[in-house]
Amino acid sequence: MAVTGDETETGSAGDLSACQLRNSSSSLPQVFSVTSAHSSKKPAEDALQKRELRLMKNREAARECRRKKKEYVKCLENRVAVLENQNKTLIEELRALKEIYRHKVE
DNA sequence: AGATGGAGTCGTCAATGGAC
DNA sequence: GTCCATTGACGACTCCATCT
Repeated sequence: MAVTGDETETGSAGDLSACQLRNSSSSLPQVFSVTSAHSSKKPAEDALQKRELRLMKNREAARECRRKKKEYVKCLENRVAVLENQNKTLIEELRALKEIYRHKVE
């Protein structure tokens, strides 16, 4: 599993912004060198190539978008787990303190 | 073995916002 | 205004589990 370095939880209680999506520049394969400026192609061909380039970029962008979304969700899930643990711990601590207090009062 | 439904993934389109 | 990146929505497809 290749995690992208910015893994999530350190166990501290940060805020949810820890799970904000990060920008990471996507790397498109440089298949299409942007040449249409001075190309000697027919307009139709040129338009077709532009469309293909657009589709390719968008395909890549969609992949990246989904990857980031997954990462975000995973991060939120980690956060939930951490907070649930903290909650359990605090409840237990409270219970113990109540018990101590009860013994003192009696 | 085939039918069926749910979940996940992918490519595409269209809307939107920000940069220039 | 235009260009470009981002992302929600949609349809097509695949995989897997369950049912008959």
